[in-house]
Amino acid sequence: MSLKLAIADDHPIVVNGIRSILRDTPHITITDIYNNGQSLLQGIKERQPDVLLLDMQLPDMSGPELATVILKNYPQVKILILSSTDVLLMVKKMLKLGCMGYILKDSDDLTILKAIETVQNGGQFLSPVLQQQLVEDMFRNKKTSRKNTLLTRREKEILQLIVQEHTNQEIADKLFISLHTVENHRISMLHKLEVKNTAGLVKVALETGLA
Amino acid sequence: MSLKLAIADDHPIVVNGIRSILRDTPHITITDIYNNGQSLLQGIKERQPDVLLLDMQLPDMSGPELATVILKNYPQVKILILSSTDVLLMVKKMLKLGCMGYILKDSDDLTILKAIETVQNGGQFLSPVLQQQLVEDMFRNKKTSRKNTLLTRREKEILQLIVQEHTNQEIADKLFISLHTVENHRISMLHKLEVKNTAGLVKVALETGLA
DNA sequence: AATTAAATAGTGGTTTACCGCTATTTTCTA
DNA sequence: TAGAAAATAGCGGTAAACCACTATTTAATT
Repeated sequence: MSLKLAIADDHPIVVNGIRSILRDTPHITITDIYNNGQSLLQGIKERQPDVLLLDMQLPDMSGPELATVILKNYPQVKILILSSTDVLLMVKKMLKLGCMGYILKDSDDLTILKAIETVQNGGQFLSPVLQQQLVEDMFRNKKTSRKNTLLTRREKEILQLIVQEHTNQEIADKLFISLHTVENHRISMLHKLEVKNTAGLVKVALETGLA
Repeated sequence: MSLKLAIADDHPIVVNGIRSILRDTPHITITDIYNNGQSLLQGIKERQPDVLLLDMQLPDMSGPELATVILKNYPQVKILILSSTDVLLMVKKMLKLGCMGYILKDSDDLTILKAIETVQNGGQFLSPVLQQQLVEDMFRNKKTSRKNTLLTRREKEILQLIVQEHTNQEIADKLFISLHTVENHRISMLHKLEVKNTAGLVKVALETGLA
């Protein structure tokens, strides 16, 4: 049983590259090649591949748009993003949409092959380069410490309860303090963190890991 | 110039393990060994190591507590967490506090050595096992898609503006619709997402990448 | 063409959050 | 041990959010 692979990319050079990579792999067959979003959506109605190699930007539609539609209607199709951009945010978005992998176009042949096979077997694949970036990204967020020391112990405590969707009155009852006190702490945090309302407080709390 | 290494861990077996690993590395000297938080804080006042191997749970104080205090007073000390737990959330927390690395106690000798040296040289180090988990964690968050389709286009639009700390009135003006309409969308989202207030909305938005 | 879902707008009301003050007690720290 | 920072509590008031309805107009889908 051969693996049916479809490619959606408007750069012939990429398509040819993939083709040559797969020259010696008889168990993978390229069944369809699309160079724009419209033809991809049309074609996939009639014939669903096992794995779809999807470019991030086709001339008429974006990767996220296409992935959303395809995964909704044909959830069994495994989408492997083939992109030239390594913006982590975009990577995260596509994976959250349900894509099974994300590789960069400048990956070497073996990596691409490995990715296709991993995804086909129900696995998930992320370019080694991106894995490295993910780790670095984790260290990079060190703005935390500044805001972390900005708030007092009690303020952090109250902030956590705010994130947990409690009202000021509930927080007051829980901590055995007056409603006024909670309000004071809350406003004090609004000033310290330079945000306008609850939304801002929750945002900072989640971003800096205070909650 | 020898690297001064301090170890804070209450398990003699761990300390001995480290000692034996470093037997053949004359450029690393173990200057201090502490088996509880108090003595660590005392000792570090008099003599600061280049790198501190810190256990996550000492008998009297927790890792986060100790790291916070130490990094505040002696920011030049590089803390390398040596933990037996691999809960990603804890890893993230420690790194956000400003620790320079996180390795598991069952790491092999070479990894531990590599970690100490990397950290000393101003680098950051994360156990390979944890790097792998970080990638898996990224894929795991697929709850997104469910909640993603739950909200309508307009609702998502409004949710983003809420996250950006806008009031209902501001949102209404921005979208050229009535204040009532915005309120309706907002309440509709509260029900759909099963949250109680703005805090809940923002939380879901950030968690699922809707904003 | 018919049905559904989404977006729109309203009434009327309650609850909660936000704001600027003052002021006391407690806790930390130099 | 004096001074600072934090936690506590209050007053009076405005703005915003939350809630339960009804109802019309636009898409979208079948």
